[in-house]
Amino acid sequence: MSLRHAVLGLLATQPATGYELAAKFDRSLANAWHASHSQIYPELAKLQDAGMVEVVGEGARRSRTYAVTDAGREELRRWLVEGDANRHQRNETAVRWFLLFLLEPADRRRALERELAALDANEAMLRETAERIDSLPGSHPFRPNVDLGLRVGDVMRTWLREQLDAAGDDGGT
Amino acid sequence: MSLRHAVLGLLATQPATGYELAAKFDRSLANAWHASHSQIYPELAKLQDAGMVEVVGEGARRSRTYAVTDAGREELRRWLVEGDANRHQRNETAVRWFLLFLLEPADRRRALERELAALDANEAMLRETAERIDSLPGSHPFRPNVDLGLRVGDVMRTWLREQLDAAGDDGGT
DNA sequence: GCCATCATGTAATTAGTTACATGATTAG
DNA sequence: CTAATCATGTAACTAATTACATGATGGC
Repeated sequence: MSLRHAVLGLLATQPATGYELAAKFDRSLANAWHASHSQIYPELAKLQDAGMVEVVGEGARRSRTYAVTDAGREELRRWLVEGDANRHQRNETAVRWFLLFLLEPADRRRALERELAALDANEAMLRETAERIDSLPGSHPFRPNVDLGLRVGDVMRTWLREQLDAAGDDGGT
Repeated sequence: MSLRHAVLGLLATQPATGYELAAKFDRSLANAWHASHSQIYPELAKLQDAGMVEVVGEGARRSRTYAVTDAGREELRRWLVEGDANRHQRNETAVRWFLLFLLEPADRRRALERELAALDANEAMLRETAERIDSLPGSHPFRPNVDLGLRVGDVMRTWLREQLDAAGDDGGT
């Protein structure tokens, strides 16, 4: 169960409300893990019961800001250094890419264009994050992650374009 | 639910038993989707009920080989071209990479070495697959996927090495 | 005043994991 | 003859999604 550790990790970086965490899952962790608010709120309650997070502030709209406790930080560290890694992945997009060859060239070209557009959207999001980070004083711990995302995105774009060329060859215009 | 379409896709590539499908999920689809036999067998039964796969042969050890039907192929095509993509990912390894900066340099170096070793193992598996494919006559539809995996692996290796260098700087030997 | 967004929760269902269970075949 | 691997299944539990539900605040 990575949800717990993803939440602890995000809170270890910066205290946040459940709502903010949900947004971070869709931005910072978009290429790693997904969780929606209906999972996040119960998990925060469980982590609080376990003494791994605590409420450090209440704001407007009865929002609560959580921060990780020492126990939570220790659990997170333990998981990072000792926890045996689960290398399993679930990525529907990757499944689609894997099966694209099954499509007729015309359909395949359309699908590839759609994937290129999605890559562009992802890159735009990453570049936005990069700019935001770079405009901040000092260095930000997420900066290397953004960089990795951009580099992987480049490799994927190149691959998609190659597949598109190949689909053009045997399918006409 | 991508399980259904991953199974249909694998069977569309080549008829297989449930046992063989489980192996394919861990090899061909290792970087895309995971499913274990306790999910695969019930799903095959459901797909058969729905007329999307059929038994095309029985072998030793009461094994059954399934193949995708026309209805299954149509469902697969529909999903690939029309189905709106779920871009969510679940990748525990990516979560770990994302949070590595939280570790002390010494711990971080150990974690990075471990990840490099895992990348090497993954690369070895991909190279094995590539060799197997290349020794076959004609072209194999999975070949481009293997290539993508190798390229992404290279980018990741470079990134891990950079992080390792950075962790060396601020943490001594 | 009202609409968008912030903010939090729970219930019902579906998906996925882990554990339990059994038997057939083959290689040594 | 026996251990490893092939091969299939189900049951109990946990994780995740989808749908339902409510209310606060700020900007216009």
